Amino acid sequence: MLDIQRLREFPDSVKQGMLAKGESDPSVVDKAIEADESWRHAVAELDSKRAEANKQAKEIGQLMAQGKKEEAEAMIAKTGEAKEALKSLEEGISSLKEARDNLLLRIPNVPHESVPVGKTPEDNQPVHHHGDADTDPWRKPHWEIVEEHGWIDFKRGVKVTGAGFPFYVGPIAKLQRALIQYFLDTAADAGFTEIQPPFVVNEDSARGTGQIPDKEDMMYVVPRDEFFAIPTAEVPVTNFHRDEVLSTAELPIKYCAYTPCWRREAGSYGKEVRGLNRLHQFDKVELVYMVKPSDSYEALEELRSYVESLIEALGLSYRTLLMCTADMGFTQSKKYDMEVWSPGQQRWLEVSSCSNFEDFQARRMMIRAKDDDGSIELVHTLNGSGLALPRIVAAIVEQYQQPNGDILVPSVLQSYMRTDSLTAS
RNA sequence: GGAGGGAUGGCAGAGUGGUCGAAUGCGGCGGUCUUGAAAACCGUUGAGGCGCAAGUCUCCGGGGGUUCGAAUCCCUCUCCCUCCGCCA
Repeated sequence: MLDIQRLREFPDSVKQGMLAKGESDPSVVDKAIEADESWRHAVAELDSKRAEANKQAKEIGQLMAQGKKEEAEAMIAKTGEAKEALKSLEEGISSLKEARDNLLLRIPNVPHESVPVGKTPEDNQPVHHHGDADTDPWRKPHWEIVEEHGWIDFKRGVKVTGAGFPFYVGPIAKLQRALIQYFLDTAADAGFTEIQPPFVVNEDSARGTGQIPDKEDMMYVVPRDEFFAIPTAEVPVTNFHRDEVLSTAELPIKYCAYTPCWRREAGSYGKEVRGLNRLHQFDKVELVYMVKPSDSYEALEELRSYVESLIEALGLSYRTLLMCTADMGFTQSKKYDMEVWSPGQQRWLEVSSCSNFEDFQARRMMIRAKDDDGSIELVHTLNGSGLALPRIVAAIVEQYQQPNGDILVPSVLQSYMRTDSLTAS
């Protein structure tokens, strides 16, 4: 959610940002400004009416205290119509405010000036490359390898739960556990505080990070208890500080959290969802920052290079893209995607997405920080995956496969795995 | 799951219909004293909305109601505590 003040002062830049993001109708900005205008007028009117009523009530109280009962009764008799007026004003105001906020919620975050303006994924800017995107014809897609070995059981997953809920068996189960531990250990060394959040959240939290009202179809729901299965650790971890005033001195706050993630992914099909490409349940270590507004772009670069170092340590070929305006989400002001190379599929797979939200999330969640001088301002929030497991597993299986069918274990994982290769037994 | 008791400012804790945005203590900040510190003393100290400002409105767990007037009365929800039951 953007600051209404910003809309009032710089409506054109907000509209430009919307157009750049590919929104077709920037008139919502004018509508929001108008709605705000009428809300403020109504509030002013209500406030002065209330001031009057408060004054009368006070006078009545004084008369009663002085024992001037008849005078008080006379005043009370006159309060009737003022009361009616207040009631209708109040009703009007809550619907005006709701209208304003609904409009405001439809306005996306404005892209940062450093974000390339674009219309398609081709306009995303590659900013970093590491390793080869090779084309060796003998390399198989990961799903062939893991099914041959019985390391991932997609069929039984379908039987027990449904498509997109595979079983990981033996070496791959172990590999995933090793990755989680490696990611958490590395994050701890880099100064992140580890958090184990709840895996289901209530409605307020889902609203806080913006999953509802817009994207509720992405989440699995526990109907009886009105919980939502988290689609990412971002939801519980960012909501950790919802409605809080932090101290500026404790910023930056850096959290890492491992959680499973559940996504309904309605409408996905074909090669997009083959193997580990897109699952309904997957594991991820998420990184969340809360920083001073002045530091957020520096923090984004730090987050980006941290995630890059993770992928590099795994010895995987990958690239980093600076996402163009059209390929950014609703809430982001700047975003980098990291994509690993899948030699078996001859395509790039997104494994991390590092974003700065500026104060867009913080405003909706009311996460603020108080400075030594007593001033309070919204924090800036950022997050990034560090990393999402399935596609990393896919890339390891494909990039580390040997002509004889063995999969070598990346050196940083060997101590966790207690082996240097996954072999067909 | 059953019975009872609670929820007030950073914390503790008063307040059962009017002058209460709220006593008091602790903590925080500023000052006096001191070579410095502690102690003592004095002052100050919640958040948010609207407004150029003066000012004004809202907030005592959330929502709704009664009343001219609600922290205070009523309804409801949530959470916490105590006892019983169940339980990895």
